[in-house]
Amino acid sequence: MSKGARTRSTILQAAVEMACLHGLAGVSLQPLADRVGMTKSGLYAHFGSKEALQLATLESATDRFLETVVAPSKSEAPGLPRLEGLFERWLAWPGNAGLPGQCPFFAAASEFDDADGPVRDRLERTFREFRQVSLQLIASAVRHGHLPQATDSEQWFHNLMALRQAHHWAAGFMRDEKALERARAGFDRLAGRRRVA
Amino acid sequence: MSKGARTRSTILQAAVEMACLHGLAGVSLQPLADRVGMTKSGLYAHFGSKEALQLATLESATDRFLETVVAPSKSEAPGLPRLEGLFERWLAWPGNAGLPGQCPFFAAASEFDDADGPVRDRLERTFREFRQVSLQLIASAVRHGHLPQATDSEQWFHNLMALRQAHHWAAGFMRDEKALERARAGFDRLAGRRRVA
DNA sequence: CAATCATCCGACCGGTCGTGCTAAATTAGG
DNA sequence: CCTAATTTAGCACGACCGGTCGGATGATTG
Repeated sequence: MSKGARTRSTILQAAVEMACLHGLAGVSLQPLADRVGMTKSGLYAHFGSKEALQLATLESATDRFLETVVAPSKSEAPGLPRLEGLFERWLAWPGNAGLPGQCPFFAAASEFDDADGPVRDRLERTFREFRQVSLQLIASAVRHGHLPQATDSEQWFHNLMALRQAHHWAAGFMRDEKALERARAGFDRLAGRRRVA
Repeated sequence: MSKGARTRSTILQAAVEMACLHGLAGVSLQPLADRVGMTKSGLYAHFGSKEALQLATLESATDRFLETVVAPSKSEAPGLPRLEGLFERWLAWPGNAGLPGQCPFFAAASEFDDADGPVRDRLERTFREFRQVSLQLIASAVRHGHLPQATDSEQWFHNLMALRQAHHWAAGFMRDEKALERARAGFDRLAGRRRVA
């Protein structure tokens, strides 16, 4: 690994951290440069534009997300347990990946929902790919008899996404200590094992 | 209504529109001034600071929200119908209030989740007050026998909020045409009348 | 009609943003 | 060890940001 590649990954590490704390649009060059002990133009030698840096940051965050949240599924019992494990890791993944703050994808989604362009496209692709993986796990849980045969996978995923986003909001903005508990209760209800009638 | 009060409300009208389109932080002075045919300093005669303008914008948006979403509840059948009506109006309220774009509160929430201060407090208050109203409607639906006696109102509201936020994301960022349909199916499931087992 | 006062404009401030350029320093290869 | 390529610093630019100020304008009121 050459010096340049090492510096580049150091920069991206810091960029992902800043994206978790202040959003993807909040990754501005001066603070990022300060954080890694460089100057703005030093960064430019590696990325060439703000947009390229944002794309690389998204890419890096996606890699971490996949290895932290999705990859461990392979060693879990198929069906509902695998789905629940995915959800649990999804809820807590920034912390589990050694990142501060909240999930950067949700923050980025609200910052780029009106701004078309490569960054938005890349972010949308991350969501869509995760959706595909999730749909397969849901279908698998149906085949294993853990979910009703008539389950609409896409609707089920939508509800799961809803729970994840509500947790993001409850834990992030509302600072609700019960956010995690609420997310789990929501999952239980979705999975058909309601704690509350 | 004096001249000053009229221009002030003209400014706030435009500010709320911009907040729906580009977020509350996206309401910057120059474009807002251009939009209402004034100069930046003209705005300052009315508000004195950016923060005061943001507060007034939130206040104005909250007023519109209450009269568009909450107020019509009074003339609806108590219990679940009233709750469903609230949810339906909540889903579509920016359009129903003549505003472009998406719900400004969700956008603002992700912009101000780390920035403490009066603006964040005001926004949190809006959420909390709406939550209180909703909890009462949920409790009422339980009393009318439309929801199970053992219903946990707070958990139920959390799930409802989850559906609303997922709709915001699905319709806003993902541009999913089925967003509304998904939100309604989620409500049906929450209300115990599942279309899908 | 005249005096007053709310209202608004134009110019300007310091600061930060993303973006370029050039030159120096560091690194790697023969 | 010397050269060539890579990497970084220094500096400046134009644009935009929120914010300030004196003065022109227009309406209101006595």
